Amino acid sequence: MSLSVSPSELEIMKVLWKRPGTGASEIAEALADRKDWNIRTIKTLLARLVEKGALTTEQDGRRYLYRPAIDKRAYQKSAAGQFVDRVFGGRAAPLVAHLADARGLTNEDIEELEELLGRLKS
Amino acid sequence: MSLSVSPSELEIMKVLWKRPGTGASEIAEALADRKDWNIRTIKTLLARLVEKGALTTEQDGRRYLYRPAIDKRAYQKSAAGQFVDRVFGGRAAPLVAHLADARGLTNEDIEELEELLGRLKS
DNA sequence: TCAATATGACCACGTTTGTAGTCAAACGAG
DNA sequence: CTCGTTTGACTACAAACGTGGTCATATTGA
Repeated sequence: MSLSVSPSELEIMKVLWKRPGTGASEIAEALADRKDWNIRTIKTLLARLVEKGALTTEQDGRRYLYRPAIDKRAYQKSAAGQFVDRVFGGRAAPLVAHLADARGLTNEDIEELEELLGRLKS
Repeated sequence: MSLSVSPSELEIMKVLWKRPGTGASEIAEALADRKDWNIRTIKTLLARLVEKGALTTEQDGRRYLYRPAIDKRAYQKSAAGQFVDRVFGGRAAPLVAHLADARGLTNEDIEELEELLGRLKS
């Protein structure tokens, strides 16, 4: 499984992970600053996501409310695994090294990672 | 820039990063175990990569030898940045946490990461 | 009541991607 | 020399994707 969600579709998913049970026009509002998308475009993406089984719908009067059918963390986990396999041959360390180099990890990131490594070693 | 390379195209790039200056049929051999691709398919991917500027060619008799025009590390860095932005809102630590959870880091990974964090802190 | 509007259903259309087929020229085995 | 093979050039074609239009209906503000 781990149905494939395209980059544009992912933008929709992000809104719905934050506010599950939202209608198309509210989603459009939520995206208005980041994405210059026609409401039609958003509705098409919603329809495709429903068709794929990534969203469920609930009738609310004459419109639908949308809700993610897949968990955000599960999606991220699967996407991360696929990405590391595809681009880094499955090795995580070089990926982190690149991130550190490309954009610099925040202190918060570094602390989190140290904490994480500490747990992994035990 | 950072020309987009599709997953299938990336497989070709990987072979050429390992052995730059290779012809189509050798690439096909190198991929034979992993990918069940017709030689035509490989040639199409090569042509697209050349067209995109991701590969350079050098005539060798009546065939071409292909060579990456983009550096592997640069590609990985850019791809990693884009991925983290797209899926993790730019935060690296959650990504690493997911990887650790999803597939378990090897001891080697953990050591490498500790080493890396050590360097970042100084 | 009536026109502007919002909504879902369905359709459109160019681009990218995956996966090959055709063709003609060149080369190599006999 | 002749035929099968290899190669690049060009073509094909369906699915996925990005982006948005049409249409009929339902709603709502004037």
